[in-house]
Order: sequence, then structure tokens, then C-alpha cells
Amino acid sequence: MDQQPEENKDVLAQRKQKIEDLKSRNIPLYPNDFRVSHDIREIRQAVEKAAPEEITEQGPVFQTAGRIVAVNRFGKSAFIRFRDRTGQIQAYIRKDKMSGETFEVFQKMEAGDFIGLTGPIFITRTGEWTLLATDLKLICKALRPLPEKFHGLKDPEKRYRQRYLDLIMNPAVRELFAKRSRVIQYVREFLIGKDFMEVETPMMHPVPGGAEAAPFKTYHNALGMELYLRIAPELYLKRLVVGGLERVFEINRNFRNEGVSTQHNPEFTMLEFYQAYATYKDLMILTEAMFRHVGESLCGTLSITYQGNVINLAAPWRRIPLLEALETFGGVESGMISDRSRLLALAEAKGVQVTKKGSIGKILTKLFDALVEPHLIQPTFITGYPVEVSPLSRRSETQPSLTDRFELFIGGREIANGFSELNDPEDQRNRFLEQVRERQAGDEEAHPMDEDYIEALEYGMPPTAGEGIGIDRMVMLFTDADSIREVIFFPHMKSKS
RNA sequence: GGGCCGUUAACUCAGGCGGUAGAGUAUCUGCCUUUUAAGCAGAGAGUCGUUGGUUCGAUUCCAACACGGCCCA
Repeated sequence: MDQQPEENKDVLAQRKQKIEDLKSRNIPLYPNDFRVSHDIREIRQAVEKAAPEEITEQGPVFQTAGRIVAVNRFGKSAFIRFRDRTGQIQAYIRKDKMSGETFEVFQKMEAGDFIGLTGPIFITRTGEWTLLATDLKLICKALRPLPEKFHGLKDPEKRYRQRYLDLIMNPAVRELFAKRSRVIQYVREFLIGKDFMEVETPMMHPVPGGAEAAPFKTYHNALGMELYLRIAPELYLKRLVVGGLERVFEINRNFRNEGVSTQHNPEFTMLEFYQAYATYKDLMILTEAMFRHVGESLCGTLSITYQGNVINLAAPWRRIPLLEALETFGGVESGMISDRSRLLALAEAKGVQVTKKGSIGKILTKLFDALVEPHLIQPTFITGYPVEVSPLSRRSETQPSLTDRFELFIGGREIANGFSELNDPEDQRNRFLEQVRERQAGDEEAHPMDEDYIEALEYGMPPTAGEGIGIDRMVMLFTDADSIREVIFFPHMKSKS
């Protein structure tokens, strides 16, 4: 009615024009005085109780609010669909049900805006529950339009960089992250049920230990010292075990300064837990029980489908010694295991890149990663890792070149890593010294010396077993996600310049 | 780090063997008071990722770069 001749305007400019119109009518664009009597779920629950013939304009009046996600206009009436955190419902707006001024404000509203609505529920011709608006209020004006309603938002770059749009447009994304939250909740309740105590340890470490990975470096101005974002909480959690906290766990972020891929994000969420007077064998049983608890709570079943493979989480899971797995799946003959040159030849023949200087244990684990891991679709514990790639693990009493350690594989990917902890401070010192030698030989990921940790061990740590579980990978498994970016709200991306 | 693919309107996508571009959705205008991706008619909306090169002329051809995706390492 008050249209000026259209100038050349992009969408943003058109919206700004609309906002100016509303401002000139003294309509608040961002008020905060609308109160809801019911959220959408509560409305549905209230209506459900009523007999069908009672669901009419004469029924109870609700006051609710949400974001408009779709609008169908019919001149003097309109249907809108709007959504809050509990669900979505449609409303019917009729000019003759409200003041003319209110209806005019509505004419300036569109998908993306937040609206407050008042009215009873009735059932439309097509049988859909609908709020008949007797009053409405603009709660928040959206300056930018939502992505297209039918095709949604597909561009992966935009989905990750502007996850809020992904969440608005793609309901499955919201459901996936709800599942993520529940996975963590079930893990937490499982461990607390086993008398574990949840703790938090430093994210900034003077010595980046507990794993073999490149750290991020930072600097504390007041203390005048370099710090590293932690690559693992392990050594601090074990200090707590020394201190008498015999069952601890932490669910928190680790940071590793490496590339990004469908399997790696520079920061990722790790569960680590430590139990005194337990061995790695106890933890395998505990892990089976934990996955059973999460699987049953989340899916109601222990049979899940991951990337086309049906995976059965029912215990007991297969347990295969590393060396046996290398023979079975990797073509490593038993005679080769202590023969560097034959192993290197095999690696070359199979196209596996290994560092020529690497220890036999390193070569073996590289071969394992390339040749065996993809075969381990059903849950499988691989046991008995070489001591030189396990600087924090307790030595096997029967095979001193191996450690009492396992890794868990599901769906062809490493999910967990656990072991009986090395609590002999002298052996620990020697292991660190060996790592330092490897570091000096050029292995930048070799574990650094940590005298402070050795000192803790010198006070005595009870025999303990510990484990780390990659939460993101666990969530990927339970949500059938093919990329870690799908289970992290804001995966790291290069900045756009 | 290497290979392949992609980048065009706010979104989803066409297109162009070189002459500054289209559709649907969204927005605006008109009609429309039970729709379900509503409908009909009209309008506006683009540095065709960036920078160079070739050319009378580049969004199109060439090169480099940026960002993203997949695969490999």
C-alpha cells in the first residue's frame, strides 16, 4: 500500500526496508516481554487429552512462541509453520480474528522471524492440529532470509561454518547432536554407576604428554612460560590415582596439531578413565558393558548399522593378539616379526610408508594400521602391543617385549586404547629416555621426558588400568556418520580471506 | 604433501566451443479466509571464488592462488 518505486535492491536491502517500515510504525523488532504458557510439546500433550470433538475454537487458549519456518499466504489469511526446541506446529492467521494493525504487522513477517502466538487449537480440513491465532506478536525480526525450504542447505562448507543454519534447515542434524549429547550422558552415568569420579585436569601442559602427537604451543605472559594444549589428560589422571582417587574419569577436549580429515579434527573429545586394582583385561569387560549400556539406552538394540555394515555389539568381543592379527590379515609370517629387513620389504611390497629408522614395533603398528585395521568391522580387541610403541604401558610378565595393552576396533576404525599402567618409576624413566632418544633421532611425536610425573610415581601408584575412548568416533558409530565433521558442531576450517 | 571434482542471485541448481547470464525457492506488487513444496500474474535481485594472462572484448579460454569435498600419503 505504501510501496515506493522499487530501486535496485538485494535481499538484504529489501529486508532493511521492511524493518524501516516496522520501525516507522513503532513496532518493537526485538521485544522481550512475551511470555509462553506452553511450549509446542506441552500444547500437543494438552490437546491429546481432549476428546476430538473438544478440539475446537472454543477449547483452551495457549500462548506460545517460536521461529517461523514456512508461510503460506492467502490474502486475508495465512498458514505458518513455526518451531521451538520441543517441536513444530502450524498456526492459522485470519484477518478477522485480530486487530487490523496486528494483521498488518503479520504481513511484514516472514520465514525466519520469531513470533509469539495466542489462541486455541482446532483441526483443519486435512486433519492437522492448528493454532488459531487470536493475537500475535513479532518477537525477533530476521534480517537475513532462511535458505530454501525444499532443498534446504546442502553446501557442506556453509553447513559447517554456519551450523546454526544447518540446525534450522536440517532436522536430522539436530537429532544427531541430540544423540551425541545422550551418548555422553550414558557414558557418564555408566561410569558414575561403577563408582568412578568425574574430574577435570589441566588443558594447558608444561610438558605435552600422555600420547604421541604434535602439540599446539602457547605462552603464558604473567608466568613467562611456554605451555602446550594438552594432547591427552593421561598423566594428570594418573597423578590423581597416586593421590588416592582410585576410579577417575574425564570427558574433555584433546588438541593435536595435525591435519584435518574425515577422521581427524584438531580438537576432539576424549574419555579417559582409570581404575586402580584392575588390569587391561578388566577394562575390556568394562568396555563391552559400557557399549552395551550406551547401545541399549540409545538404540534399544545391540545390533547397529554403520556405513552399510551390521555391527553386533553383544559381548564377548573377539580378542586377537596383534602379532596373530598381522599373520591372519596382514601376511606377516611369524618368522618375520623380529626381522627388520623382511618387514621393511613387506611394507614396501604392500605400499605402506614406514620410516626406515623406525623401530620394529613402529613398523609392525604401521603395517597393522594399513593391512589389518580395515578388516576389523565387528568389535575386536587387539592385544599385546610392542613395548617401544607403548611407553606408558605395563610390560607383559610372560612376554617382556610386549605390553598388557589393547586397542578396540569397530567398523574398521580405532575406537579405544587401554592398558595396565606402568607404575614402576624406574622402568618409566627408562621408557621416557628411550623416547627422548627417538625424538633426538627425528621422531617429533616421541614422548618427552616428564620428571614431575616420574616423581609422582615414586610416591607409589597402585596397580591400575586405564583407557581412552574417542567420543567423536563413538558418536560416529552410533549415528552412522561418515565424517567426524558431522558429529562436531563447528569443525575446524581454514579462514576465508 | 599428491590426485580428481567443485565454487554462477539469500538458498538449490541450469548455462555458456568468448559478445557482462537463467530457472525454482525466498523477497516485493496485485488477486486469493482451511494450506501442506498452495496457485495465478508481474517486478526487483548477480564483481559468474580471487588475481593475472591471451583477446577489440573474459563469467566462458589459459595460469596461479583461495576455500571446500572425496580419495591417496
